[in-house]
Amino acid sequence: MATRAYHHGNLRAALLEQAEQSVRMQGVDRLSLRELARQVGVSHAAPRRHFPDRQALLNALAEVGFTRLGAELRQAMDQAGEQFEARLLATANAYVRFATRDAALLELMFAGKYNEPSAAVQEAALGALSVLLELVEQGQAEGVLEPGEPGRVGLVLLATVQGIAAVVNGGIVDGSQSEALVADAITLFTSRSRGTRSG
Amino acid sequence: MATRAYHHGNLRAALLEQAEQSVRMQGVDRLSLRELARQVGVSHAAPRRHFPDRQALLNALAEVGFTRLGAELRQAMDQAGEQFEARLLATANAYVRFATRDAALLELMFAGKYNEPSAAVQEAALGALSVLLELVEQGQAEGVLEPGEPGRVGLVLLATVQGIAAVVNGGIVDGSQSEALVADAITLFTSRSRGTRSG
DNA sequence: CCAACAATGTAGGCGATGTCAACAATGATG
DNA sequence: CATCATTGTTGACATCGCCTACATTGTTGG
Repeated sequence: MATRAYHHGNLRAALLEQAEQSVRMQGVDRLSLRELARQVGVSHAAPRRHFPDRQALLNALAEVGFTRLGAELRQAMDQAGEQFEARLLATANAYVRFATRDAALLELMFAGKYNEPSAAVQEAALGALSVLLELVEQGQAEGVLEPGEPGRVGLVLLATVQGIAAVVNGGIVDGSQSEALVADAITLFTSRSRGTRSG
Repeated sequence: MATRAYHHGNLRAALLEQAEQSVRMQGVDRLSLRELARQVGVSHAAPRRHFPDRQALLNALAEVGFTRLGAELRQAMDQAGEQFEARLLATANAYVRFATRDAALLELMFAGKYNEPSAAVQEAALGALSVLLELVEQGQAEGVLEPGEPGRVGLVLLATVQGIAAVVNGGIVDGSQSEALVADAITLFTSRSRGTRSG
């Protein structure tokens, strides 16, 4: 029953899975639709039925990436207990872990600019980043972060972890130092209001 | 004297210049060696004499990018007077300005990971980032930044501005908000020790 | 039950690309 | 001025993304 004569059944999912693996090993630019088709066992034009062009597949890949990133962030946050600092640190580390494990995927997720962002991708991105927002709101409620638009400090937080990922992935610092870097950055975040806090 | 019959004279420089412009307008992946050759007015295989393959050209491009980035950072820092906070803010803004103006070039500079970092590129990167290090050392000397390895807080600084650039370039926030984002982040950096400072 | 139709996969072709090898012209060196 | 390394040129090959025409399958209404 191998190689169902014609219809593959779930070509789209198979392509996405293979594409994700391929991107992880070879980077985005080496991703070839034809090779993907070969690996999955269909003809070279079959992917076209599910992804009108290469960019469409990349967008879909970015979407699943954001979904998974969001899930990992939330899990890390939930598993870290209730104390804000611990949750923040765990979430930030989860972000950097994802970013270094799937560097090419992350690059792809933030690639918008030369390829218009694609509504679906942007929605998935907002979903993933909502975890950071919740975290900021908790921090503000506890007085550990200064009040104000949660979006603004949330963006700084996102930028920080994203930047750490970029620096690590770019080879500027060794990956083994990423946790220390995260710790330094998070310390910067949380130490601000500690002096002015009541308790 | 237009179109010197055979020898172009400085094909390498011409290719790099044209490549930089092309990357700025179309992104890295749309960069074509053949089109580059066409635009410069040489045959399609001529670039091969100066860049053995496409990646070699990209590496050279990343190298000039880091050199220019370093120059812009230093200029911004020097023009901002002597006060630390002002210099830090100006330098951070210069970084983000470069990063948003030449988004594709920056992406290329931090692309190492799937293409081994290339010693020349890494050296150029360290040169550019030395500006940030100097800044951190000044901040520490003035007591505005907490003491410690300048490299560590320098990396956090780099990660922050790099992350802001990524967030802006990724379309997560509008470019018009980048300065506000930088201001927020820098405030976070400098406000820490202000409470414990003597004067 | 089967005819019509949508969905999905195949076969082949087109223009473009990166890379390579063989050749040609130029500049430098003896 | 002969020799030789440097630098461009020409032509080729495999591959790629994308397109069109066609084949097969699954579905659905008469």
